[in-house]
Formats: sequence, structure tokens, C-alpha cells
Amino acid sequence: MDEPRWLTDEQQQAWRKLVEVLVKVPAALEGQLQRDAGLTHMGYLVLSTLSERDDRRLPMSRLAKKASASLSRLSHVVARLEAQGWVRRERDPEDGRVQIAVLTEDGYAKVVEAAPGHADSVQQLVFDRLTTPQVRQLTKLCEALLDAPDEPR
Amino acid sequence: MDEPRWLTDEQQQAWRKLVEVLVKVPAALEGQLQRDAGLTHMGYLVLSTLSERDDRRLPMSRLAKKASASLSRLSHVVARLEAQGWVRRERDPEDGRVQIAVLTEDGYAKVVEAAPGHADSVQQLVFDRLTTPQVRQLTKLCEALLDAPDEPR
DNA sequence: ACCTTACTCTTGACGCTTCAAGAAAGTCGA
DNA sequence: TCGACTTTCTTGAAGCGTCAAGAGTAAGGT
Repeated sequence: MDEPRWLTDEQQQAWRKLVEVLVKVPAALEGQLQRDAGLTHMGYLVLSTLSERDDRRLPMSRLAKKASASLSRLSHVVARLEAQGWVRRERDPEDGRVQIAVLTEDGYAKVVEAAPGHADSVQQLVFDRLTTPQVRQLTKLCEALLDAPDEPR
Repeated sequence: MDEPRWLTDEQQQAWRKLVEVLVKVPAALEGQLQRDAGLTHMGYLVLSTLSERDDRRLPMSRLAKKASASLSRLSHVVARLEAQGWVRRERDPEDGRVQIAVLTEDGYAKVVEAAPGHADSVQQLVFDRLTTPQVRQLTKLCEALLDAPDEPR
């Protein structure tokens, strides 16, 4: 057992603010989407990801990666979206294991309805508070944090 | 109904990465604490917040603010921590409405046990990936995002 | 052909968070 | 002192996410 890698004061300060962001920003987002559209953020992410594809369809596993969700989580989310009639599942004829999530017309309409409110809430939460150079900094910082973010063990 | 405030391409790019951070960093943190200490991040936050007080006690409402939690959420969290024997609740003699959360000896031991692993995981997830100037940028950015983060309506 | 292994996805149980409701104590004015 | 109102906190139900297990399909080796 090695020496613990304690945080310096400067790191402490940064970490505390980051934690606050990590808690509050998702909560605010979730709240807006829930109130105004009856959607989870993950639900919205799935619908909007599908809506960006020309054919409005994606295999579950690819969708999971795009939405940063576990397969299990995605499966539950899509099951709920399917129950609402916003998504339908089809089996891939090429590979009987893969299920393809397909955005329905109602689902597309739902994204179109929810998108302006969501965009506005993102503006309020993030971009109204940052200068353009800060937006670039933010992008760089996030890229750094995501560099190889797995196996935290 | 006004014109929707759509995101520019640069904002889109920043937002997508930020969302990824917002999903993955908490998940990694939660995972490490759950595996290594059997604690929620919020549970750890509550214990460590209490441990920083000289008398190891704080009223629920102040604790909720420090941990960025709703009172309801805190109440559930503290109930679980209390069931584990890590926290105890006392009624404030000055004001019968307020409950004071008190860190027990076992609770203090629990923080001491969990802290090194947590610190290490924060280092891996964040500070190993950033230069010192970037840490300062991160602090500034978070402050901007938290400036008046409420009433997102 | 068969068996093993790997891959994709689903399921159910359990735990945590949210939300709406409400209990209990304090405060203030009439 | 009474009542209305506010503040602080708790509760229970419902929804969402995680985890472990497993079903179904494909691929590779013998």
C-alpha cells in the first residue's frame, strides 16, 4: 500500500467546483426536459441521436456508445421509449443478434417538439455564462478528461 | 413563441463533449466508491463534509447546501448512513425543527478508510489529465457555470 | 457435425433519487 | 392567545440505473 495521492489545495478547490457542476448541471437539464417534455436526458439523447441519422435507425450497441450508456441501461430506456411509441425495434437480417432501434414518426415529432426548449436550457446553463474563448477552453478540457477515461479501477 | 436559440457548430461540439464528461466522470467515481468502499458518492460527500467540521456535526439544511443535495435526498441518504451506524441524528435544542447530523466514530473511521482510494480516483480521472494552467482554467469555468445556476425554468 | 467461446441484447431484482404530500416546530400579527 | 404562515425535515410511492444472470445467435476449432 503506497502513499495516498492527496489533492493539493488548488486541486481541492477545482475538484469541489467540478463536483458541484457535475451534480447541478445534469439536475437542471433533467428537470427542464422532464417538466417540458416528459423525457429523461438519456431518453432525449437516444431520440435525438436517432433523428440525426438519415435513416433514423441504429443498432443498440452503436447507439449505446453514442449516448455513453451501458447496453443494459439503453435496453431499459429504449423499452420505455418503445412503450410510448417513439421507437421501434427490428432484428438485423444480417446478424440475428443485433437489434436495430428505429425512430418512429411520433418519435421524430417528439424530438422536434422538445428540441427548442432543450437548446434554450443548454444556452442558459452553459453558453450564456461563457465567452467564446472559454467555450474553446471547455472543449479542450473535456477532451483531456475523456482521453482514455476508462479502467479507473 | 420566440425563435429557438439553436447551438452553433462550435457550441454543439463543446456541448457533446461536456455531456460525455457529465455522464462518464460521475459514473466512474460512483463505481470506484461503490466497489472499494460500498458508498454512494453522495454518501461519501456527506461523511467527508461532516468530517471536516471540528465538532463533526451540521444541521441537515446546511449539510444539504454543502453537498448540493435536496433536503429530501439528504434525508434518505442520512437515513441509510444512520442505519450503517456512521451518522446519528440529534434534535437542535435551540430550534426544535432542525435536526443535526453527527458523524460517529465508526463514520469517521469509514471516511479515513475510503479517502485514499477516492483521492486516487480523482487524481486518475481529473488531475492526471490536466496541466496546472488547465486546472486553473477548470476552476474558472466551473465558477462561471455555477454563477447563478438556479431557476433554469 | 459438434463443442466451445464470444458477442449482442434482455431481464428482474435491488438501490437510489425525485416528487408530492405532510408532520412538527417556530414566527408573526391581530 | 389564537390563527395563519413559514421553515425544517420526513415519508412513501413511482421511476430510473446498476448489477448479475441468462437467452439467443454467430464464429472458430477439431
